[in-house]
Formats: sequence, C-alpha cells, structure tokens
Amino acid sequence: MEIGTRYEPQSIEMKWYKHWLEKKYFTPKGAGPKYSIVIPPPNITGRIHMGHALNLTVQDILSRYKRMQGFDVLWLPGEDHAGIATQTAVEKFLATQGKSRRDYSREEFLDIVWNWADKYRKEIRKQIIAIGASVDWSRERFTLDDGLSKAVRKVFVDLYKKGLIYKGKYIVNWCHRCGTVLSDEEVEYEEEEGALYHIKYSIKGEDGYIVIATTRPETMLGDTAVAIHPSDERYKGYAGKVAILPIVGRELPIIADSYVDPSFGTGALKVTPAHDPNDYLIGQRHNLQFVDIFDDHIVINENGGQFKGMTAQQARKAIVEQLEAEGYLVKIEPLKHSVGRCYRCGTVVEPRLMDQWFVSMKPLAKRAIEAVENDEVTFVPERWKKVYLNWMNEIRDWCISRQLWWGHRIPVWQCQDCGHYNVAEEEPHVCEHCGSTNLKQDEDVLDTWFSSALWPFSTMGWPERTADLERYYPTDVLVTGFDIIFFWVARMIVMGYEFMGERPFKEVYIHQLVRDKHGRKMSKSLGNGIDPLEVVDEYGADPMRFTLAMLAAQGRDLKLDVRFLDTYKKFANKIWNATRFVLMNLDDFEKVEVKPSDLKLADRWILSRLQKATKKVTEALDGYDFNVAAGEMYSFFWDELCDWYIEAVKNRLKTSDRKIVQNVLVDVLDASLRLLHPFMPFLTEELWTKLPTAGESLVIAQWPKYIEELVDESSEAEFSRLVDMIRGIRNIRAEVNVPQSTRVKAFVKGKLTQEEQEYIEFLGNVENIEFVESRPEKCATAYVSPTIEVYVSLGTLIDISSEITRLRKKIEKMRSDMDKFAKKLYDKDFLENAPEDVVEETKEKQRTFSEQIARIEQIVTDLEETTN
RNA sequence: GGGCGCGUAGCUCAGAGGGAGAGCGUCUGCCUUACAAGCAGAAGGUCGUAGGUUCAAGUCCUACCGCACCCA
Repeated sequence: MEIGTRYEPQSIEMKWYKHWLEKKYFTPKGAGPKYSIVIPPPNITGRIHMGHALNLTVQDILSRYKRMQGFDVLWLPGEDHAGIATQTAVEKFLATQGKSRRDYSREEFLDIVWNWADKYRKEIRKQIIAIGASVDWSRERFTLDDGLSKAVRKVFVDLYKKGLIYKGKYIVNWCHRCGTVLSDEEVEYEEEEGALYHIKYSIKGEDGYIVIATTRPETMLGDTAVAIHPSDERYKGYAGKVAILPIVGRELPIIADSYVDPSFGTGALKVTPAHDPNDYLIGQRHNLQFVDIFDDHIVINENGGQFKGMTAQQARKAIVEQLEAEGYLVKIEPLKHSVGRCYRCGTVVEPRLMDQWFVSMKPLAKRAIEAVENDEVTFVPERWKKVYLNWMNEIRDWCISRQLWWGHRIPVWQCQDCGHYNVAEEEPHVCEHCGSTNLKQDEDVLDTWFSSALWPFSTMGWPERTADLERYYPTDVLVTGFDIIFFWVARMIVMGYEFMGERPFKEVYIHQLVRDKHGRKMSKSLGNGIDPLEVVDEYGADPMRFTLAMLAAQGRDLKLDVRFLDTYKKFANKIWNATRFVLMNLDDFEKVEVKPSDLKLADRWILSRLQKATKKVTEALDGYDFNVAAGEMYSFFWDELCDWYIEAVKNRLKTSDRKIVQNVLVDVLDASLRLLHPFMPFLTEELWTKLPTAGESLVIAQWPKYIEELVDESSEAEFSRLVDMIRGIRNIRAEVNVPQSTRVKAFVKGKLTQEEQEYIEFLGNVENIEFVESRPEKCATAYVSPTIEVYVSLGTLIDISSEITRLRKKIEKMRSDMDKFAKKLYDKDFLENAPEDVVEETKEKQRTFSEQIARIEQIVTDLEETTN
C-alpha cells in the first residue's frame, strides 16, 4: 500500500468526518457507562475564534478518549441566541444600509434576526465540523428552540411563584447605545484618565461654603444632598446645615454618613441618588429625593433646566464653564478613575434608577455554594474554586430584563385595569386577579444568560422527563474559559440544583484564554486575531488541535504564535512518513503472536517505552493535563519510535528477524495512532485504516492498555547504554568532520551482544567493530563506563593534542556534575537526614562518575605519554 | 483598596523539593531509499531581587521589584 510522501490535510479531513457521520459514531448507543458533555454554545454573532477552537479541541479530546475507553459518549452541540450581542450585530449590519431597528416593527425586525441566526448557525456548524468535533448533531439545540423556550418560561414562573423573581425600581446599568439595562456582570470597568472637579457649595444662611469633589460635575443637576463622614473634624457641626446647589439653587441637606471616605477629595461628597449606586444607598438611608436627570439616550431631561437637550458630555462642559464664571469652581485635578462600559459595545454605562425584573440570588446561591465547598462540583485547576466562592458569597440580585427585541419575551402579562402581574407559561386571556381581558405582555426580553443557565438540562428535554435527562444528566464535565465563570458556570450550578435537584456537572475544567504571541487579547481592532478556519486551511485541523493541546497548560493565558503551527504540522508529517515507512515494509506481512523469547533488545525496549507512554498519556488525560499528554506522544513518537526504533530495525528487516520486526512495528504504530487519535483524529484515522491490523474505525477502536509485563527496566537500561555509545561515536565523527559517507573503524573494550554490535555499526556508521584489551593508537575515546569502552579510529585524522583537550573538557564537565553528588556525600546532615534510597542513589551516581573520570584521566595520561 | 496568576535559554513556554528541559531561532556537517516539513552534532541559563524553612530550593515561606487579570 503506497501513500504519498507528504502529509496533505486537505485531502483527508472532510472525507472522514462525512464517513463518521454516516456511521453515526457520534450518536451515543444508550448502553454501557455514560460520559456526557454539553457544549458551551457559541454565540451566533459571527465566526468562531481561537478560543472556541481551544474549547472544542479540549472537549473533543475528552470525548474521543472516553469513547475509545468504551464509554457511551454524548457531546451535545448547540448555539446561543446571544441577545444583546446579536441584536447589536444585526443593528450594525442594518446601519450599513442606512436603516435602524426602529424602521421596522418588532415582528419585521425579528424576521431579519432569525434569518441572520439561521445563516450564522450554519456557519458555526461548518466551523465546528472543520475542527473535527465529534458532537452528536442529532441532538443539536438552540437557546430559542421551542423546547428551551418552554424551559425558560417554566423557570421564570416557578421562581416568581417562589418569590425569587420580583420587579422593582433600583439602580441599574444603562447602555444607551444598546438601549437596554445590563446586569452588574455585563459592565466592564477600566481605569481611565479623568478629572476631579472641586466645587463650592455655599451654606444656607452663612457666608461660608463647603467644597465637594466629583468626577462627574454634570450629575450635580441631580444632587439632593451633601455628605460628610461623621467623625471628620474638618466638618464638625456641618451636619444638619443646608447647602445650596450652585446654578440650580436647590437646597441640599448636609448629612453625615460613614460611607464617605474622608481621605478622598475634600472629604465632602455630593449625593446623586438617582445616578450612582452608592449614592442610591445613601439616599435610601437618609430618605433623600431621587432626581433623574437623563432620558434613555443619556441626554439631559427637563429636570436639568437650562441644560435640557444636551448630552452628558455637552452638559459637563457647559456646567463647568458656568461654575467657573460664577466663581464656584475651585480647581480641576487630573485623576485616574474607573469607568464602566458595556461589555458588548464599549459605551459608557450610566447608573439609572429603573423598574426592572430581578432574580433574588442569595437564597438560590446557598446550595450552589455548598456544592462547591463540598466538592460535589470541582474546579480544575482548583484555584478557580476560590474565585467562584468569593463571588457567590457576595452575590447580588440579578437584573434579568433587557429592553431588546431578540430573546425570550418575559412571560408576564400586566392587567391594564388592575395592574396585576399575570405570570404564566402560556399566554393568559383573563386577569387572574380581576378577570379583565385587558392584558398586555411585558415588552422586555430576558437576559441571554437566563436561558444559558438552564442549558445542561433544557437541551435534554426538560421540563419533560425525557430518557436523555434520565441517562445523561448530570453531565460529567463542563469545559470553558474563566471569563464566564460568573456569567454562566455559577448560574448553571444554581439552576441545576434548583430545578433538577442535582449538580449539572461533576467537574469544571477551566482552560486558558487564547491570546496573541504578546499576550494581548485577540481583537479585530488590533488585527492580531488568528482565524481557526484559516489555520485549518493552511495547516490542517490536526496540527491546529495538537498545537492547542500542547499549549493547554493550566495557566491563565495561552499565547499562540503561528510558529507552533509549523512545528506541529511537521510532527503530523513525521507521523505520516513513519507510517509510510512501515507500510512500505509490510508486503509480506503476516500477523503473528509475538512470543517474548522472539523479542530482541530493541523490541523489548520500544515495547517497554510504549507501555510507559500509554500510562503517562492516560493519566495525563484523566487529570486534564493535555499538554503533558500531547508532549509525551510527541517525544515518544519522534525521539524514540522514529529516531531509534525505526532506525535500529532497518537492517533487521533484511534478516530472519523481519517477521518479528514487522509485527512489533505494526503493534507499536497501531497503539501510537490510537493514543494520538484524540488529538489528531483525521490523520490517525487515515493512517490507521491502512494498517493490516486495522478495525472498522479508530473512533470506536479500543484505547491501548498498559501492559505491565511488557515493562522491562533492564532492557531500557541496556538500550540507553547502547544509545550513549552510538552518540559517543557520532560525537567524535561530528567533531572531526568525518562525512556521513565515510565509515570509521571502531574498537570496543568489553563485551557486546551480536545485536548491540550490529546497531553500533549501523547507527554509528562504523565498520566491523574489533574487540581489544586496551585503547589502540590513533583512536579517540567515544564512550567509557566501568565495563565497556568504545574508541573510534581516526588514523591520520587524529590530532593528539586536540583529543587531549576534548577529553579534558569532558572530564571537567563530568567533574562539575559529580561534585554536586560528592558534596552531598561529604555532608553529615545529608547522610543522616536524607531518605536511604536518595543516599544510595547519590552514592551510585558519584561512583559511576568517579570511575569514568578516572578512566578518562588514564587515557589522557597515555596520550600525553605518546606525544612525549 | 482586596484577590488571583505570572517573571526559567535570543523568542514562546514546560518543569513545582533530590543531576536545569522542549519547540523555534543560531552555528557545524549531511540530498543516509519514510520524512530537507528531514538526519547527525554544537553553542546558549547567578530559574526577577533579597531574606528564610530544609540534610537538600526554579520548586515551599516572607518581603520587595516588574507584568497581566478579576473584584471593589
């Protein structure tokens, strides 16, 4: 069976994905131990990015690994309607055509978004497929599907009936660009250059004044008090007096409240209860007036008097100018302060007092906190547990209403006659309170994350009691990034316990966020994004997956440099060519049961190494150490299988060993491809199916077992000695520039097996080894151990003095290595306190070194005598 | 202000108590019949700084310096 000399991903990938789908390998059979994962549904806003690629790769590695271990694997795919993000994207698109959503009716606009959704869901599906994700498409879900919408309504109604959802007027975050409120989590704070304005507020009935400091002078239009710290000596006696708001003339009570930080600014705080969350609390405590000065577009409203119609920015400028003109402005200091912006569009959010729907989180969080504290739900890496608990312990109520059109409409119908909220899963026609038929549904939709929170069970058919729920809930692991622990993970845990009475998943594996090679976020504006689809086109899905796995250490950032993709594409090519070599030598292959007595040193060595690799990969995957697992396969395959075993057996394929070697090669390659399959599914399937031992498909092939009987320490030690001897010879060849085409003569003092002798001759490019009692003349020393020495004859090439220099350098290096051990052994404390095996080991190392050094020194002395 | 993480080879990163590792890059030599996307070799490191714990510290502790991130 011939295959091409180069690995070409394009020609193999989609062929196999199609085949796997036809065979329905990704649809669980419903029998045996189960393993389930629900996908973090990508937003339908656009193309997936490298973060998704990492997320999908990790899940696919787990799914394929477990499938090969015999689990009945369900990996459930789907997409998220992503309320704000999608509506923003669609509005941006409409804007390019000079339109806005207000040019359409709600129904017309939703039609447009549904078209968008269909288009992008198709795109996303294609991209998930391109990565090779083994998801069960027959169970694909969308957060706005009928079933999931039903789940959303049921949860809303249930929580409302339990008194855990309420409507109320509180300070919320308003994004005027998106035209909606946001939850606290949806606001991103950043330090920005601003200014601290010091403004005089005169005291009523006195000549004096009090100077307040603020970063937002325009909000003074909504001031209803001035606050000072009760124990601030500077303002002793001020509390109870009345200040006069400049320009406006409103009378403001001066109050004492310990919230005020005396060390900030002047220690006197203007209080604007309608436009600042902390001021709001002060306002409540002191029964202050709430004056809202903005409309929905954050333009000053009628409460702003002469400034009405100005934007916040315009108002700030005008107000500061007027304050200055009237002598109220004391000074303006530059100040860095944190500014909150909308996580979807970056607009500065305005705290406003609004009537919204909230989920009361404290009671719900209780069980979810307990679960993580008791390790019913565990985080990997563990440190995220603390992050989760810190947040959950200080959780605030969740604002869930959004002034959008795209999303789950809030299932509340207010009676237009009596004002009663009719909260129901199905549209009511009569007010349950007064019997009126004059009902109007709430205009708002729910926060996207409200539906995402139900994802682990809503996707499996809840509230119906389906077979899928019975079998696959709870899921085994959730794989996601740390950026959505609060948005999503925490809320899923909450809802899972509340509605299923059970955790939604056992483990949460938090992977890194993908960044560019400098550690910056990948973003369109920086132009540093790497598009996974382009990577798949250019390098192939397998090298991309392997690259991501290699980089998936348990840190916080994954800095992706395209150079890695080159490296691992080369690895894929290496696998391709190693298989090619094996296949080229299998014309007369016959599967035989290899008996231990048939095995030669190299065979025993590679089989032993394979066992260790199998064990290491398996353990690493069980512990989510993807980089360790991938790294182990990289070095086993390349450094051991290719560089040594394959090279070592090339000659043996021409001898009576051929049959044994063929069988060992096929076995080791077969197992290697299995171990690599979760990382590189396409390539391994393509190659594996060409092996004479292949079964139907690697997807459903068995994961290799660790066979303890094949672990052979003494063969490993012996082979590694052999490797050292060969390296010693190669070293000398390289140093004196003996070209590859020239064979050198070598001498050995000591014993070698026939097999070892052949390997040294072949791999060291040496002609018939001669056994000697002592070092022959005109020879360089290649290897020295207590029992064996290897010399390379250099004839006229040898330069005695440079050989002496070379050996002296070697001695020096060995001495410095040995000194570390010798020093320890001189140390009484070490001998007394270190564990016995460590002491023994150290003694052994020291002995080996000193013997070798002594021997090389002897050789140097001999050489020096020859020159004299 | 509170918290988390990170400073290891020129670059990107592994390693988390007992001889400093990988890939890329650099240098030298090879078109050796699987692979030049390759092979063989080499150079390159006070493991951020200062203390401490320990027989033993990149590895554990403390402080500091620098870089990120989360929360207020």
